[in-house]
Amino acid sequence: MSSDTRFDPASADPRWQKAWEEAQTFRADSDSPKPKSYVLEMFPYPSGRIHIGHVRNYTMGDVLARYKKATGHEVLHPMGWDAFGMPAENAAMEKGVHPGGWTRNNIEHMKAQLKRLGFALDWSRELATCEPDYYGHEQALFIDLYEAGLVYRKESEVNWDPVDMTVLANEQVIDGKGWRSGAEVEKRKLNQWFLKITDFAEELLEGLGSLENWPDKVRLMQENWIGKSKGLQFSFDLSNGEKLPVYTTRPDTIFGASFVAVAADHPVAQAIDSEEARDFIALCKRGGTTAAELETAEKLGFDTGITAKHPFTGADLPVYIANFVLMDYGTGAIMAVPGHDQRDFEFATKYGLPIPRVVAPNLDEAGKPFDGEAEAGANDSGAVIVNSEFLDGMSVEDAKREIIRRIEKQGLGTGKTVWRLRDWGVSRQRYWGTPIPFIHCEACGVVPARKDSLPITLPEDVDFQTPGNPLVRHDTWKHVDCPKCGGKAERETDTLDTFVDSSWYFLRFASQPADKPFDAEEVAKWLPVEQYIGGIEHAILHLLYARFWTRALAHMGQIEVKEPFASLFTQGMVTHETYSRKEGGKTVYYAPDEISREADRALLSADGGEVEIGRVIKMSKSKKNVVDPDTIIDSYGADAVRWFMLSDSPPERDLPWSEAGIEGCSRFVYRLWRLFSAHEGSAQGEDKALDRKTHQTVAAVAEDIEALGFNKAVARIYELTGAVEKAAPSASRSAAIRTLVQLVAPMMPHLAEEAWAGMGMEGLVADAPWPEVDPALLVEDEVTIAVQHKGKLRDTLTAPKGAAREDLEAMALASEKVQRSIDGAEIRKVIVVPDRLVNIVT
RNA sequence: GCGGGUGUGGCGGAAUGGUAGACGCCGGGGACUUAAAAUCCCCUGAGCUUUGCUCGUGUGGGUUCGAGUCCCACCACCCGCACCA
Repeated sequence: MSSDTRFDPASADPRWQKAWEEAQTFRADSDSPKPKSYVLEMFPYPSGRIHIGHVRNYTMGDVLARYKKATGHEVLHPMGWDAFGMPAENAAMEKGVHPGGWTRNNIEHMKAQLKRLGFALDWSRELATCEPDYYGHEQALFIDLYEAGLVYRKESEVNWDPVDMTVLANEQVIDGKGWRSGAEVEKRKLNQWFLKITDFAEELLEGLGSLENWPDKVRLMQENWIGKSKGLQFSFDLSNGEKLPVYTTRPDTIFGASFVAVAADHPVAQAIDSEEARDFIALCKRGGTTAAELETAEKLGFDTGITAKHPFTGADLPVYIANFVLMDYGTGAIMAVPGHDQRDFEFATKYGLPIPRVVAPNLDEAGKPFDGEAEAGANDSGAVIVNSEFLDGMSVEDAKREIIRRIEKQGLGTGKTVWRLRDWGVSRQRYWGTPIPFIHCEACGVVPARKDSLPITLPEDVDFQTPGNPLVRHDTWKHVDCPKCGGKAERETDTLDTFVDSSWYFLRFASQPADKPFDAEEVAKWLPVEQYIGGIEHAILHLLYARFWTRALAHMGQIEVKEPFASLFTQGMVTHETYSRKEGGKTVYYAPDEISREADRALLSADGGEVEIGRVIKMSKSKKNVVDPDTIIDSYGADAVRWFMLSDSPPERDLPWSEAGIEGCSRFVYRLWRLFSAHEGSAQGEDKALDRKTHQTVAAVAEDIEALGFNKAVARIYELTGAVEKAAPSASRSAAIRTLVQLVAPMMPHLAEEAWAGMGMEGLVADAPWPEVDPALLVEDEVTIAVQHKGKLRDTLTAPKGAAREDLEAMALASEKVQRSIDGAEIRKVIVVPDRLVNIVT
């Protein structure tokens, strides 16, 4: 192999990509006898261009997929497109293009970008959720769910833009106004489709326990999201003669209730016949619907004049309408205990309501007043109930049980488990989504489409210049005959939430029959996904919905698997510093390619002016701190880009992009190439130390890849590279070079193939088995022992591995440095950790 | 507001409760070269009275022979919050 030829990614990358494609190297064979490994990364939304975050995500999955293949697995590593969504409709409105054309163009472009990175993907299984051969099956599954009783319709609120006459997503509501029109957004009730995810609340919660290979944080987040709580539901008798059911998780504090509050939507609130009440309810309805907005908003209330009778004290408590009470949780009404709930405390303070203490550190402090907000809602562990008649002196837990017992005995209510999880609203009043396969008939009501009429495809002839959902005004599409009575009927014009599309795509990857959503036998072969990789932003919604959908299918007997993703990994974002300067009072941002970066300053290439280097933050278009994968592949080649994605930062943490970093990676690619080029198959002689290093590295890199610790694997490879470079020619060194090629092959596949071929090795390195490790070479026979005195390192000594405690102690005490430190003091204790350290205590 | 996470040199980070800073980047010095690029070698946490000593893992406490790691309290920043994907 000639050493003066430089590795040229521009020619090598496409050459090897073609070779893999022609050999069908990464095609998954479901009939293979090998153990199966399904490696999946969250599929991208085709926004137009691959984002560097995708590159990081798919590179990680790719390394694992290639490693799994090398270790004897039949690997399924597919790719597809989460292709429905709002941006396509926005593009249609802004640029006058069709959402379908825009989306398909984007897919084509992004697919080409992915191919340039040399990912080991089985493109024969590619799918796009916007195609009828995908969403038609989704419609069938939706009807199955309906027939299984898991789909229903109910009224639900949406953000309504009165100017654009359209429903807005939460992200389209900015400070309570429509993002395009600027009009004050209203809340409006629509009849919408829901999936009964709450039927599975208990299962989804318990299932988390089996997901040992999910990050604890994600499991915890889902647990909190599902939010199982045990409490008490009971009714107050109201002064108007009605009963008001309330739910509380703190029945032990019932004697601390000083008022009652209902949500603005609550029937009690709605029934108040006064101008002021209606105005107040309207006030509550303004602004966004998100939890964050509701809970950070100033606490507001309206005294209804109604009172509620306390079931034990008989006191008349005022009933307020309050903007912080949620209609969706519990009964939409609460007993408010300002002494022991932060929100109630704020409210009571504002409206001058009493704040009684019913929990105290001990009985002696029962009279202690609240000295401020800090105490409200504080941790009550170890505390006792006070000022609460028959509950006085009980622990919080005992008091809960006692109150529930008494309330049940008196027939006022019952202990009840309540979930924070709400049913999944899947209706979207938009064109670019899966049409919900139902028909509204005047005579028969809501009727599912006949399965043989699927797919119900989206009409192509739509325009987006008129506000609102084009499906609603598309007469030929909308008007159909009722599948039941044959009479006049209309199609449902809502489409499905795109989270539905991503709730089963992993099943469709496993098998793609034309006549059904999936083949149960094929699904059984591949599922669950062995390793799923994606962003932490999906920790709750997508991952919970996919788990639910899988369980619902299992519940209906369509599949066996209950949890779709055996292991989950959530990767960090790619970040970049920002460049900006003030121009005419405004902050103007500049893109990295407009900047020349020096050691501690950055200059604008255009005019040489200095710009401010801002914090390292998530790449975003508005801050212009983005880098384009195509550009960097052009400059450095796919392998350097892939190597950068794996280096330095642990994969779950953010990775700061830097020009210097990618250049370092690029240099390493060429450095390896020089080393590989120097490979001499005929070299003789043994180099035991190098053999040991090589085998240790193989074992460590394998371990690191399996744990997705790519940054650590990278560091090991650097170390081995340095060691091989320094070693004199020998058979061991030649073997080490061949091994190194294989170690980097999952990460830098193009370079590895080029080197593999250059060394005259058979076949593709992508098909080669992972190098074997000789366990005998993993053990060192000498170890370095740290000697501490007073907990600080004083000396190190070399000892044979497994040396006796007494020997180590003697060696440590013999050290001159140690003796100087001890300085004649009395030795009280010597701690010896074999093969590790000796600690002398004086 | 609620829930979750993160915090170690100039920077990214490494470290089963056992030698803090592996590995990479930046920077400094040197070799090679007419010169440059590339490459190679050495140095690179801070301070000091420099054979060595002291300090040092966001802050303050604690447990331990020994704490970046475990416990308690706090601070800062980041992410999610149900119609963004």
